[in-house]
Amino acid sequence: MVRQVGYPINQMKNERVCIACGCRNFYRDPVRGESICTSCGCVATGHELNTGPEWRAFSAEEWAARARTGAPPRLTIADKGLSTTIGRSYGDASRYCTTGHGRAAIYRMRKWQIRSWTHGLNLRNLKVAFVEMNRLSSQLGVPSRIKETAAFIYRRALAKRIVRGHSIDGMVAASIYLSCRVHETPRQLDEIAAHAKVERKSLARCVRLILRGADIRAPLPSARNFVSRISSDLSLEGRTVRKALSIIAGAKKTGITVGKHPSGIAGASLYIAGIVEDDRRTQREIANASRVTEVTIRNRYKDMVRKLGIILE
DNA sequence: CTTTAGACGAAGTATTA
DNA sequence: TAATAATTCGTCTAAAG
Repeated sequence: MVRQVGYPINQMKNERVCIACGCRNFYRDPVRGESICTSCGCVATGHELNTGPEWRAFSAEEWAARARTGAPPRLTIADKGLSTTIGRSYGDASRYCTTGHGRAAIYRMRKWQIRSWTHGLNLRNLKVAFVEMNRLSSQLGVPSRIKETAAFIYRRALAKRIVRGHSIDGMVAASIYLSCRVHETPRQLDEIAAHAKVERKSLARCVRLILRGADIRAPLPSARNFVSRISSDLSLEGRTVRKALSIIAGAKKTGITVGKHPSGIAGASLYIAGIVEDDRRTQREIANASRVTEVTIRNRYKDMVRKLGIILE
C-alpha cells in the first residue's frame, strides 16, 4: 500500500494538454488549485479540482453517504458520517493494487478499520479528534481529499494504540502532516505547528511515532513539490520555474540534496533560476516564501553552484 | 540603505557504538 | 543510552552596490 489513496478516477481521465507546449505533464498544486506544466512552466488554473468529488469512496454505501447533496456529515454519527470504510471488494477506485501485495494491504486496512470501529472507547476519541481535524484542516486550507487520508491515518494510529499517552491534537496534526506528504503536496512542520495546538517539537515526535508504529509509508518531501508554491508567492515567470525544476533534477542526480531541507533546495534553485533567467528575487524574498532563513538559501545555492558548475552572469 | 557573504554557537536530527 | 556527525537557524560583522 505504497499509495493507499490515489487521485479520483475522473481526475485521472481528465488529462489536459498544455496550451503553450502541447504536452501533458502537469504538476498539480492542489493547495492553490493550479496545474503547472513541467515542460514549459505555464500555469493553468485548475478546473479539474471542481469537476468531481475530491474524495474517494471505498464502497458504494460510502459513496452514497458522502455525496454532497445530502446533509453534511455530522459528528454525532462519527462512526458513519466521517469514517472511511473499506469495502470487501478487493481493489480500490483508482484500480491500483488489485492483486498480490495490494490485495493483502487492503485486507490489512480493512482489518484495522473494523478493529477500531468495534471499540466504543475509540469512538469518543474519534469524535474529539475529528473536531480538531476539521478545524485544523480548514485553517490550513488543505483539500478534503487530504483530510480524508489524514482521518484514515489517524484511525490507524488509534487502532495501533499509538495515540494512547499522547495528545490527540498532536496526533491529529501529525496525521494531516503525513497526509500532505502522501499526496505529494507536503507542508512544513512549522507551517502546521503554527496553526495546531501543539509545539513543533511534540508534533515532530507524533509524526515519528506514527511513521514507525502505524506502517504508514509517506514519501519524503521533495524539493520539486515546494517549487510551485514558492514561485507563485513571488509571481515568478514560467521559464524561471522550469529552470528551477531542471536545476533540482540535476542536483538530485549528483546526490547533494540528501539530508537537506527540501524547501531550502527549492528556494535556492529558484534563486539561481531567477538570476539565470533574469527574473531575480532577493535572498530575503526567497527565504520568506520558502519558509527557511536566508542563511539556508545562501548555503544551498552556493553548494549547488559549486557542485553543478553553474555560471552566473 | 539594501543586498550579499561568511562565521560562530545553539538546537534538533539521524546514525552508530 | 551516549556519543558523534551533519544540518538548520539566529545573530553578528563586513563588504559591495
